[in-house]
Amino acid sequence: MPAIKYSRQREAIRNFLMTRRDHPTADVVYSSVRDEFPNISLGTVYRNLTLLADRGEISRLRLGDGADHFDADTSPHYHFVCTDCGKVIDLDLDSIRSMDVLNGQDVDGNLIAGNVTYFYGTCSACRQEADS
Amino acid sequence: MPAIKYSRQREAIRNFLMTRRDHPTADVVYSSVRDEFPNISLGTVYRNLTLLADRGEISRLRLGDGADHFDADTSPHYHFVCTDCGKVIDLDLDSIRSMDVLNGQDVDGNLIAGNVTYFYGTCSACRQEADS
DNA sequence: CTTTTTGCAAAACCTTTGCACAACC
DNA sequence: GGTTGTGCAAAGGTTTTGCAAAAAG
Repeated sequence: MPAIKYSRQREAIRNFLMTRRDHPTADVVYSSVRDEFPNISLGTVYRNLTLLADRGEISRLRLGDGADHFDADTSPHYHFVCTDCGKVIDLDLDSIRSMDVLNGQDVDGNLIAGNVTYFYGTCSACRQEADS
Repeated sequence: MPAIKYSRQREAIRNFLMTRRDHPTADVVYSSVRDEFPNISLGTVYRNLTLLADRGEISRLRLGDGADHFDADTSPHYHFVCTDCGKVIDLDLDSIRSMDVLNGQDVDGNLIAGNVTYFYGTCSACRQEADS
């Protein structure tokens, strides 16, 4: 694997992600980092997000809504996706990692390495809006 | 909602899916149904897959690998995705639906309707290949 | 000076859509 | 005959990539 050199753009992307808890898409990262680097290109944003995800510094969330989301919080936690507004919210369900008991197990000859789980439903904001 | 009229193309798509257990993508469905309907268009395949999924006759799997996969087996079961070859395999883990206990619950004001879970790892075929 | 990163633009993918015509009922 | 479905082609949205120039070490 190639060595990694510092880049101001990558640093800005990493820093921006750390300030956010709403799991932005590449496009949102691009728009925001452009305040500091008006000439940054979307390609650079994608390259760096992929690089950071490959190195485990951030995680890439594929929620099946078209665009990937990115999260600087790599600690184990679940995500909740609002089916009304699309918002992605962290869920603190630390006691429930029951799917993980299968990690490392052999099922029908298939070796389970891990799992992906997310929850969906209606977020609190959308529920309040529905009340009115 | 509009009424549904019969179409031979939709029937062929449904029938094809029922013969497969490997969760094909729209493109695979397209290629295969073209044996019977050489002029069928990819747009028609997508329209019908979406229609069938919306009606609950098939399920759409968003595994985050770029293309959606489709499954005529709508009974509750888990999926295993091979990180080597991309194959999608049914997992029979009938006793483990522990995530579902959260369905209907309120977490921080967010109403959980359901969840999506899949497992990943190395499938038996790829493991054997790695042995050689 | 060598290697990595960037910006730009083009391309690659997957999926959706507008429209006129065909099929269905 | 009125409505739904199809084929075609074009467009939409997200992500990747080739290349020459710039930055990093």
